[in-house]
Amino acid sequence: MENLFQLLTGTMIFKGMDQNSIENLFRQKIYRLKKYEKGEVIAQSHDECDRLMIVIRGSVRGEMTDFSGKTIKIEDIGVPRPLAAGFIFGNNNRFPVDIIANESSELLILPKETLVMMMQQNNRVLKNYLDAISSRTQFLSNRIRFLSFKTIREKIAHYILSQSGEGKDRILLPQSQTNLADFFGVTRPSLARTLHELEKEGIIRIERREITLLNKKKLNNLLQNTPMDNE
Amino acid sequence: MENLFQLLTGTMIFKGMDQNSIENLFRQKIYRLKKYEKGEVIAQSHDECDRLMIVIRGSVRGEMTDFSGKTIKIEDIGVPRPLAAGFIFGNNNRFPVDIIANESSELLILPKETLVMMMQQNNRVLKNYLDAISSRTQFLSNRIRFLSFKTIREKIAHYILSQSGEGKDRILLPQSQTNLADFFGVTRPSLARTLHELEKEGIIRIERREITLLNKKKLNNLLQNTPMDNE
DNA sequence: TTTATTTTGTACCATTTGTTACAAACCTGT
DNA sequence: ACAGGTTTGTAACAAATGGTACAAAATAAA
Repeated sequence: MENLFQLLTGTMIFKGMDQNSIENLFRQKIYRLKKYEKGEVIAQSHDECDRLMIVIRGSVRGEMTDFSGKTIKIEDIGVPRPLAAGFIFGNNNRFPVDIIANESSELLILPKETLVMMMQQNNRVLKNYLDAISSRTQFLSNRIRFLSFKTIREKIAHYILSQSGEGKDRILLPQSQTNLADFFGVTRPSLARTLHELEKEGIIRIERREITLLNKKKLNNLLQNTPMDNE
Repeated sequence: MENLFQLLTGTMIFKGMDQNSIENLFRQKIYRLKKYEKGEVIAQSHDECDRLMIVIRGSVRGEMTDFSGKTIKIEDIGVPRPLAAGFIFGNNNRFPVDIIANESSELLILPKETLVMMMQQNNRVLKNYLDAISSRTQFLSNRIRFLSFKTIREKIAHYILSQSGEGKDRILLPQSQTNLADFFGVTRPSLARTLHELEKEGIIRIERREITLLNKKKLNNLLQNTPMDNE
C-alpha cells in the first residue's frame, strides 16, 4: 500500500484534515492493520464492538442471517469507509450483523480508547464522527421505512420514485433483477412477475434493465399505505 | 417550571451530572426556551435539523404525512426527552417527521454549535451523546432484524424465546394480541391462527394472555433450520 | 463465430397471510 | 347479576408470495 494517512484524508472520519495532521494524530496511539481474504468473516453478529474499523482496500458487506439460513444483504462497504461506527458506544455495543469480506481486503482498526482520545484531541474528528454515525442512523431509518412496505408493488413504487428525479423517467437498474430482488427481500420470479404486472397496467415500460416511467401518478397511488418509523 | 437544570439531570444527554455542573456548562452558551401551544407545528419533515430540542414541559408527537395527505402518528415524546437527536449531524440533517405539540409545551433548544461546545468542554456530555445516538442506531438495527423474520412462526418463536429466561416457561403477554400483531406487522387473526397452530403441535399452550412453553427445543428448531453453519 | 454462463420471462402449484365475519369469552362499571 | 365494550377463537375465502422448473434472450468467454 502507498500511504495510509493519505488514504485516510478521504474517509468520513478524517475528512477535512491534511495528511500531516492525521499522522500527528496517530502518533503514540494504538491501532493496527489487518488483512482479510475473500469470504472471510471479519466480525460476527453479537461480537463485542470495541473498535472502529475502516476499509482501506477491497470491500466488505454487512449481512443478516435469518434463522432459516437465508441471508439478507444490508449494505456493501468499500474504500475508504468505516463500518459499525454506530455500535461502538451505546447500551449494547455489539455488532448487529455479520461482516464478511467481498474480496481480498484490508482494514484499519482503531480501539475505542484510541477513538475517544482522537475525538477529544481534535475538533474535526469529533464532528466527523458524529456525522458518520448520524448518517448511519439516517440510513437505517430509511431502510426501516423501506422494509415497512409490505407488498412488492409498494417496494417497487418506492424504489422507482426514489430513483427518478424531476423530469427523469428513465431508470437504468444499477443491478440485476436478481440482486434487486435480494435487496427487496423477495424472490426473483416474484419481482419479475410484479414488474410485468405494472407494465401491463401501463405504469411502466420495462426492457430488461431499463425501466421507463409512463404514469408517475399511478405509481404514487400505489404508495398509500401506512409506513412505520420511529422518532 | 421549577428548576431547568434540576430537570436536565434526568435526560440522557446530561445523565450522571449534578445540577451545578450542568448550570456551569450552560454559562455563556447560547440556548433558548420556547413555548408551543397545542397543535402548533414545531418542525416539519425535511426542515433542516440544526438544533437539539428537549421537551421540558408538556409533550409532543412525531407524525408522518403519506402521499395521500393522511397523517400517521409515530411516537409521543414527553418530559424530559430529547427529540431527533440522531438527525442533527450527518449528510442529510433534516427532520424525518413532522413534530407537533400535543398540548401546551415548552422546549429547550440548543443550537448545534452549543451542543458541540458542550461536548468538547465536558467529557461526560460527549459520552452521553454518543451513547444516546448509538443506542438509537442499535434500536433501529434490532427493529430491522425483527422485521427480517419472514414468517409469523419465526416472529413468534423469536419473541417467545426472548421473553422466556432460564427455567421460565410461562410468559404473560404484556399487551393484547391485537397490539402484539401490530408490533409484528401482521393481522390479528393471522397471529391467533399461528399461535394455535403451535399449540396443536404441542409446542406451547396458550390461554388468552398467558403462554406456556411446552417444548423449547421444537421452538428453537423453528429458528435454527440453518443448513449453513454458524461458528 | 461458437460455446458457455448469466440474466430474464413465464408458468404451475403450494404455502402463507390477509380479509371479513361472527360467536364466544372476558372484563368493567353499575 | 347485568349491559356494553373489548379481546379472543375460528372459519371460509381471496390475495400475495414462494418454490421450482424451464426456455428464451443476452452477455461473456473461447
